[in-house]
Amino acid sequence: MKSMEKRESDATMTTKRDAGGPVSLADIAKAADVSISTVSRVVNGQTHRASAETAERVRRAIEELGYRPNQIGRTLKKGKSRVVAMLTAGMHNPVMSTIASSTEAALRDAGYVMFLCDTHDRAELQDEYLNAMRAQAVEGYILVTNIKSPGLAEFVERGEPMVFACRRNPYRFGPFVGIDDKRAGAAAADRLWADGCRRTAAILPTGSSQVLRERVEGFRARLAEVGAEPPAIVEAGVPGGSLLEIGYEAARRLEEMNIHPDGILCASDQLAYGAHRRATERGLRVPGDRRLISIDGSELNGWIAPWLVSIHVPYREYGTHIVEQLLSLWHGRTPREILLPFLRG
Amino acid sequence: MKSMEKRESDATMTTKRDAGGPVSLADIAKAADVSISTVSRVVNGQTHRASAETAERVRRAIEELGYRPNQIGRTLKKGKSRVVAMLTAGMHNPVMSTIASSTEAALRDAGYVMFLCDTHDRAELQDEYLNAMRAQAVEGYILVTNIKSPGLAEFVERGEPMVFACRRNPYRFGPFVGIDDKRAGAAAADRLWADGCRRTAAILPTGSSQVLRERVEGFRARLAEVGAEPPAIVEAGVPGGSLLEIGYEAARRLEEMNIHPDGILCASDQLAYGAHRRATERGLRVPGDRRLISIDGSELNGWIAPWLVSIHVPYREYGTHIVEQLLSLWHGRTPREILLPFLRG
DNA sequence: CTGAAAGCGCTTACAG
DNA sequence: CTGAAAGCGCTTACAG
Repeated sequence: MKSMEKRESDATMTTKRDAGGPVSLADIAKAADVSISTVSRVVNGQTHRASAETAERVRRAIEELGYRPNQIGRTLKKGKSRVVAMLTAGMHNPVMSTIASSTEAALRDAGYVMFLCDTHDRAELQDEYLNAMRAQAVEGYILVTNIKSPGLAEFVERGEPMVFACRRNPYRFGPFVGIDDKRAGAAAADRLWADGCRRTAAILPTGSSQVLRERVEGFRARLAEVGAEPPAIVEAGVPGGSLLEIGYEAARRLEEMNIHPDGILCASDQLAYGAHRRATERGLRVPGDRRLISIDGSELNGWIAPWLVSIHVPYREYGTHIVEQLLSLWHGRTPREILLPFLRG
Repeated sequence: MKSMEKRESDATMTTKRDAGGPVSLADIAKAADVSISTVSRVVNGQTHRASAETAERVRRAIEELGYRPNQIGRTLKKGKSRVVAMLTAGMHNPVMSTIASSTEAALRDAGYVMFLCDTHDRAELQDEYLNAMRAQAVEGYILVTNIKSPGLAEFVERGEPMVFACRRNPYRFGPFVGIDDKRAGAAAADRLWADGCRRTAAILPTGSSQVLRERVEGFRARLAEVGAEPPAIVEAGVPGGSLLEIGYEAARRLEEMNIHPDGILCASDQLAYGAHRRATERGLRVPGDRRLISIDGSELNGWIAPWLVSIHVPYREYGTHIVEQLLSLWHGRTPREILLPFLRG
């Protein structure tokens, strides 16, 4: 009887406290008249480590006070934060934002939350972020960027759990999610060849990542296999410019070189948009006079770029595989590459 | 002399320890042969609170051991995390990802890192994330979503620092960054009117947010002012469909209603892309037979949608203003709305 | 079944 | 100028 009264008066007290700041384990302990340890056990579902009556009392207090465990305290004690960092080369690129979006969803499903860091493809920013993320005690890193930098080298060296997407770890073999870019390039070659193109070209940005290079390389190699003329390969750069501008510029440069291809591989959709604008400005019909093919396969293409054939890369599915890789890493399994199938455009 | 030797031997020890796990304040203290308090002060730049010699010794140890302060410990102690949460209604939407991107950059400049949470416009997810973010002790919330939910109501009630972007706080007046959507709609009306359109329509998704509604309302109101026929206003929904599909569907529905406008306001660029496809499928020339105008002004338009007039919303600049608002909030200044200028298409 | 105590990494009065 | 100590919120042996 006594304990009963006690509980009631506690409940009254607690309701008053409702207005205050964040509620801690200690507040619940006091309200439920048990030790902090007991509350912690109940909170963590170790319900068999407490009597049914006690557990119930604790749960009621938690409910009434609106207690939510503070992750910071938990992280500090356990050394695990349930937080993952994603570093991306540039969120303005729709490919990157699609990957970020799908990764975020997959992480949430796995019970994690995600820091988003845009490195703008700059080494110092990449390092700054890597260090900042380490300071936040994140449990893993997802990199959609692979600039070489002292910080990245150090992280790789230390064996931090990292999964690379699109671009590979620049220092060593490791977890990776992407497609076989060379085969995608080859598929593009097949398609242009089948469509009757005999004077081809390929465009990509100056100093672009391995990804785009491999697409072009696969394209070139396949054309050689079928005995076609080698494609004109043009790299273009526009200081501070977007892929759109680079695509435009590359098409312009082709003209300058007096090359007039009937089929062009654009290493990404954005490049294709730029190249298309140049073509139409010059009065070329696409695909009548010139076929454009690219690799990415944005949803948008079907809607506003019907003139474009694009090999579809399943970026939307990267997230699931990235998170799977991360879980594998944590479980100590040996890292591997996951090459997803692409869809011929 | 003695202390000199001591330092040297310490340095040797520390180099060995280099291989170990994370380095803590205590490790540095031991290496530099000072107290933890002293190290902490040096780390935090309270350099006048230590002798030049001591400070130097500490700095050397920090350098050699590669010490980085653990934010988790700091956060737990100080109650400030230097972390902000962004909740977005859906990252697949380019508008949202542009805002996320610009916000991330502005936060970094201010010394903060950002959690990214995609609520998929679902109340339960929104609440789940709000609670998860609170548990992470984030210092503020940026919402590009405004679904009503118990959790959001509670956060507003508690006065958590929140800045809304695009969409307003659904419960009360508060910090907001956006444009004057009604005026943007009016500007669209002016433009179509000036271009000679006399049979207009406006399309938007069923159950869409206040943002798009206001654009259409501003459009309607302005047309009334200039004495034009009232526009046909069509709301369309496609279960699980994108804005692209909705735009297409809305255009189709107009035909069904036997309405054939010579000018359509599409409440967002994506809707316009969809509406355009339908128009071209029906053999209409855009803008010859039908003008399309929208509000967003994606960079892409100039490249692959030259047929579209779009009022430009400076999403790229939202980040700076959002972060400014957040800083204001923290400094206790009274919240206000920031309406950025848009550019007539 | 339950609680007291130590400790995760840090900051910050307080004392010397 | 410097250090010992308390404490942020939590978990987890350990003891009873």
